[in-house]
Amino acid sequence: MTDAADVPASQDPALEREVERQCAVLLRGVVDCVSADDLRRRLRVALRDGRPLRVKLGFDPTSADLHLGHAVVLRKLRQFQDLGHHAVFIVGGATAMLGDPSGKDKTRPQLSREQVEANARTYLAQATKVVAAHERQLGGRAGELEIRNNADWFLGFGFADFIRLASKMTVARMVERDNFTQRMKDGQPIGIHEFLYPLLQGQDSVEVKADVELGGTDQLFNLLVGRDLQADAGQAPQVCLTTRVLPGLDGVQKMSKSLGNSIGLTFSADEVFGKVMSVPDALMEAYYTLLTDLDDPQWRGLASSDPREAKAALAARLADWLHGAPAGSEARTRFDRLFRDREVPVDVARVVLPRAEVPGGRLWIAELLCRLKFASSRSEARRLVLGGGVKLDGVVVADEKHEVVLERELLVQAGKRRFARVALSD
RNA sequence: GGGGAGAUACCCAAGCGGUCAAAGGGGACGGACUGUAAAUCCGUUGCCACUGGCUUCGCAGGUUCGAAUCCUGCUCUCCCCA
Repeated sequence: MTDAADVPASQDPALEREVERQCAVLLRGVVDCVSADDLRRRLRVALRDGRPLRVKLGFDPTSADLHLGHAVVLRKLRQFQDLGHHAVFIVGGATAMLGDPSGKDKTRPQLSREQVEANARTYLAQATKVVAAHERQLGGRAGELEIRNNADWFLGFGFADFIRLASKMTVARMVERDNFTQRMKDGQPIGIHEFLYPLLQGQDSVEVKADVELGGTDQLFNLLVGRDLQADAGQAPQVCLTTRVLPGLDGVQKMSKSLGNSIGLTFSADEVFGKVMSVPDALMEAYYTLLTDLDDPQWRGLASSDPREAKAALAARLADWLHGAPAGSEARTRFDRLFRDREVPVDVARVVLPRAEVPGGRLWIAELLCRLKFASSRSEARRLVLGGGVKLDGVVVADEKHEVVLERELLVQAGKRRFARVALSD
């Protein structure tokens, strides 16, 4: 390893300009950088010697789905790639089974080997929507993606190795972590295994010889542990960069699938567009800063003069980003028709029910709604009807006992956004 | 190891022998308003073709005409002491 600390500021102005240019890009949306000076030194060496930085980012495959919150830090990794650096993407096959306590007010469930493996697959496919998956020629340098699974080294980790690793951390340091202090105060349980998590993540940095590690702000502690372990192993301690956490649709809590306030990377263009439109206005700054490369004045003016337009532009942009160019504007057209003009969508799904299952062509309305998956139980369907949320051929039907007559095709609407055209088979 | 407290519906949280399918809040859903923003207001929020029935209050038994509420055992958690 090159000892970056020994490299003085270069006398080469072109080199210094490039270092500053890269820093400007890399520090956008960044909260903590430990340390910025160190990052500059490393960039200087990387540029001078043509040795790209090894930039580590790890996710535990605890859920099969990534969302825009993950995309923030994935974009950061992508920015490093675009500047010619080397991305090391860690799939936390081993750590997923342990459960990261970061940013959580309770213990995470531990996953089985099978779950982890299944998640890991869908996972990479999603991550590479954001991160460049292949070698790219940019700035005369290759920004590569290296994928590693930490199960590869932890499965060969012996008992003695494990105890030695555990001895590198003190209880006092673990306990002083914000969320542990909070949990103890709240009388919440903390498993001993949760103390081990940061050590394993830190060990990953040693294994892959990371120059930089990325994470959300709730990851700062874990990232810093990596520095200690690297120093202990005789490596130069990694630079730790934390990105701002993206708030979820509720505008308060961080985006998280389990909180149900997320926009998944696999969501359809219509879903992405719609969800973004429902984000509170106050979040536009965060979303534009963290999810686009646009400069401040480019969207800020629009946001103050026409907030809806600013949001729609962002929504279209994000849909394009995840689904390719025309997807955003197409989604917008459909959205405007449905929500602004209050018209029935053009492409309503057609559902054909077997005539044999509908005696006399008549069907109880609650039963119909269940068949269409517009309600999960008949009781729920009845309530929906009673609440005036159901329209048949555009007319509200509030009678819970209504018998639907299916002579010809019928347009069924539940709430504002669920539509179906129902017909009987011949 | 000793002592104390607790486990209630998606979440938080009341209930402490019948009037409890279980207060209140949050969330979610539906409606009004609207820019699927914010704010506000209203309704719904276990299942079942339902003026009735069935299953829910950590798990398993028991007492009682009757239990979320009382008793016993078990599981899990928190606190204090060692």
